[in-house]
Amino acid sequence: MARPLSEAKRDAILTAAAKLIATSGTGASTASIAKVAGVAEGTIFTYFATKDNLLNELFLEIETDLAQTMKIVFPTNSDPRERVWLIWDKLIDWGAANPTWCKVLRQLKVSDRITTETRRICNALFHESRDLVERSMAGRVDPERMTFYIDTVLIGLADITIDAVVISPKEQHEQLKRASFDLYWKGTAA
Amino acid sequence: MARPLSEAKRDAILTAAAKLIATSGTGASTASIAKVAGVAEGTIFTYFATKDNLLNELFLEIETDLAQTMKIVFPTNSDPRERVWLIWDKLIDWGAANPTWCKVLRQLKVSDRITTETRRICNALFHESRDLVERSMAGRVDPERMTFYIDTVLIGLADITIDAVVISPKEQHEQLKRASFDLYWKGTAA
Amino acid sequence: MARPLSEAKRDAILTAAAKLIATSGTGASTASIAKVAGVAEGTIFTYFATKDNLLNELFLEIETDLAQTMKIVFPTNSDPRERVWLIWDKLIDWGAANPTWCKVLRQLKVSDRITTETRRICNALFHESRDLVERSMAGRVDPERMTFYIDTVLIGLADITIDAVVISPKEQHEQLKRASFDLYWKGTAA
Amino acid sequence: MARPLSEAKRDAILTAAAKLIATSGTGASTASIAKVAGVAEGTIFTYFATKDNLLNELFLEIETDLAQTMKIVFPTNSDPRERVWLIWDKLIDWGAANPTWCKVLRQLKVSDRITTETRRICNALFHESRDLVERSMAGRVDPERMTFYIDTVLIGLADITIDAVVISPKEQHEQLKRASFDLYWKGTAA
DNA sequence: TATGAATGAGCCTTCATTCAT
DNA sequence: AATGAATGAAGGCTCATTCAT
Repeated sequence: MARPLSEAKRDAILTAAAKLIATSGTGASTASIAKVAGVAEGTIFTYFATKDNLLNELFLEIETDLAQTMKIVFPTNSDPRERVWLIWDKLIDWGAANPTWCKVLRQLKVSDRITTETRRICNALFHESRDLVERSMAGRVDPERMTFYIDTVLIGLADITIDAVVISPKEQHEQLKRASFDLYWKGTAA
Repeated sequence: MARPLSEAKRDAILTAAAKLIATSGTGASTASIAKVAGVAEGTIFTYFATKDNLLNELFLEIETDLAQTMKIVFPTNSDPRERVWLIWDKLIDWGAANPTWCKVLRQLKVSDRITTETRRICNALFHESRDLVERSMAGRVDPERMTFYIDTVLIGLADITIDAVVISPKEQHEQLKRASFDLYWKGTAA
Repeated sequence: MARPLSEAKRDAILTAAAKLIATSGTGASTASIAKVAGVAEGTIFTYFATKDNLLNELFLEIETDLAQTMKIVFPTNSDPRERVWLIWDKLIDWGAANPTWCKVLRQLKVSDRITTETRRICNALFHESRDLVERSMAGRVDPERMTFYIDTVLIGLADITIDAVVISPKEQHEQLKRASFDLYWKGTAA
Repeated sequence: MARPLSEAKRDAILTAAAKLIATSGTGASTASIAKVAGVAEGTIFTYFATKDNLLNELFLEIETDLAQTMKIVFPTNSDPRERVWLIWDKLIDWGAANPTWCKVLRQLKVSDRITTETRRICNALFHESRDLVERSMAGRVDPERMTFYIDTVLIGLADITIDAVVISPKEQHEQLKRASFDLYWKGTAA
C-alpha cells in the first residue's frame, strides 16, 4: 500500500479552515487554508472533493464534538433543574473553550453552502440530549410552548450566552452562565 | 460631493442588494445586484465607492429603520411590563414584516466586511430605546445582571423569536411573541 | 450607451484562437489566446460565454466562410464536369489560401467539444452546393453509391488534397488539384 | 533498464488509453487511464516515462498492428487489380474490426504530441506494402501522379471508407468497400 | 515493483473596479 | 450621470509527475 491518508493532515486542514473561516467567513480561499494547514493547495482536494464538501465536513465535525460534550451521565437522584443545569453548564463551557469553533458555527449556520442534508444530520445528533431536556421540563412548562422553548430558545439562548462569554474576562464566565440559566429556568415555568 | 441625483436609484440598488444577500450572502456579485436593481454595473459605483461601502450602508439603513420602529410614545400611566411589551411587540412585528432584512442582518452581523465604526454607529441608534427598557426594568432585576439581560439577551432573544416567526404560519405569530416575552419577563425577575 | 462590443476584438480573439488551436489543438489555453489577441484574459468571456462556446463559434465561422466560397454562379451552358470542377477548384484553393483554418478544422472535427448541434448547422450550410453536385453527377453515377460518393468521399478527398497542397510548393498546386479531381471524376463513373 | 515485468499490465494501460482517447481525445487524464486499466496512477509511469511517451507508444502500437495486417502473401498468378484489392480489403476490414483504434489514430494524427520521429518510424512500417502497391499500379498510372495517388490518396481514401464503414450497419460494409475500391482503381487509371 | 497520497503549476472562469463612450 | 465593455487579480479545481511506503 502507498502512503495512507493521514488523519493528522485532514485535521490540520479542518483546523486551518476553522481558523480562517472564523475571521473571514466562507470566503476564505482554499489556497490560504492550504498554506495555514502546511499542505499543498492540491492536497485539500484529496481529503475533500470540493470546498463545499470541506465546509460541510467542518460543520459536521464541530457539531459532533458539541453533541458529544452534551452526552452526560446524570448523578442518581438528580432533580430536573439540576439536570438541565448540567447540560447548560457543559454547553457554555464548550463554547468558552472553543471560541473559534463558535465563530465558525455562526458563519456556517447562515451560509447556503451547508446543505439541508448536513443540517438534518446535525439536528439528529442532538436528539438524545434534547429529549432529556424535554423530560426534565415536562410538567412545569406549558406543553404548547415546549417545542419553542426547547428547540428554538434553548439553543439560541446558549449561543447568545456563549458569544457573551467569549468576549468576557474569565472571572465573569460563571456569573453569565448562572444568569442565563436562571433566566431560562424561571422564564420557562408555566 | 453633493448627494447623488437619484434617491430612487440608490434605493433600488440597496433593495436589490438586500434581496440577493439574503439568499446568497455577501458573496452576491455587484453585477447581479446591478441587474436586479435595473441599473448598469458601473452605476453602483457612482452611488457607493466600493462593494464594502455598499454593504456598510445597507447595514446602517436597515438598523436605522429598525431603531425608528422602536421609538414609541408610551400611553400615559402605562406600567413597566406594558412598556417593555410594547417594544417587544414592535420588534417582533418588524421582523415578521421584513424577513429579507432580517436575513441580511444575520449575514452582515457575522461578516468582517462591516467595520467596527459602522457597528458603533448602529449601537448608538438604539441607545434611547435601550435606556427606556432599563428604566422599566429597574427595581425588579438584579443590577449586576442588568447589562447582560438588556444588551445581550433582549436583542438576542428577539432575533431568535423573529427567526421562529418568519418560518411559522401567520396564526402562530402572536403566540410566539407572547411566549418569548413571557419567558423574558419572568426570567429576568430577581 | 457605453463602449459597444467590437467586431474587431471578436475577430482578433477568433484569429488568435485559430492560430493556437492549429498548432496545439483545443488544449490551447484561453490565457494564451488572450495574449496573442492582445486583450485581457477576462475579455474573452465578454465575447464568448465559455471556451467551448468559443470553439464552436470558431468552427461555425470557418465552415461558413468555406460554404460561402463554394456558392458559385456557373457560366451558362457549362457541362456537369465543368461545374463540379469549378466547385473542386474553389474548394482546394480555399484550403491553400487558409492553411491555418484547415488545421483548425481538422482539430475541431475530431473534438468532442464541438456539439452535435453545431455540426448539424454546419452540414446545412453546404446543402445547396451538395445538391448542385448531385444534379451534376446524376446519370453517370450508380444511384446506390451517390450518397457515399458525395457526402463522404467528395469532402474527404478534398480534405486530403488540401492537406497535400498545403505542404507542397506552390507550383504543384494546380497539378495536385487536377490529379485529385481526375481521380474523383473518373472513379465515380458508373 | 530491462523490459518491465508485466507485458499484460503494459497492454492494459495501452488499451485503457485507447478507449479513453477515442472518446475524449488526448486530454484524457492519466488518472482516468490508470483507473480503467485497473492499475495505480503511479504505475503508468513505470511503463511510460511521460504521458507523451505513452501517446507515442500507443500510436506506434496501433500502426504496427495495421502494418502487420497488410503484409499479405498474394496467390500465385494474381493480377495487379486483385492484389491491390486484397490489400484494400484487409485495410478496411481492419478498420471495421478496430473502430476504437481508428478513432485514436484520428486523434493522434492531428496531435502535436506525436513526434516527427514517431511519424517517421510509422511511415517506414508501411514501406513494403506501399512498394507492392506501386508495382501493381505501374504502367496504368501516370508516373507523375504515382506518389500522390499512393502515399496520400490511398491511405486517405481508406480512412474515409473506414469512417463510413464504422458508422454503417454490417450488411453495407462489403458494398462500401467495393464502392471505394472501384473509385480508387478506376480513378487512378491514366 | 506497485501503490496512491502529495505536489504545485496551470486551467477556466468570476468579479470588483475602471474607463471610454 | 449612466452605461457596459475592459481589465487582471484571484478563485476553485485538475492533472502530470514525484515519492514515501
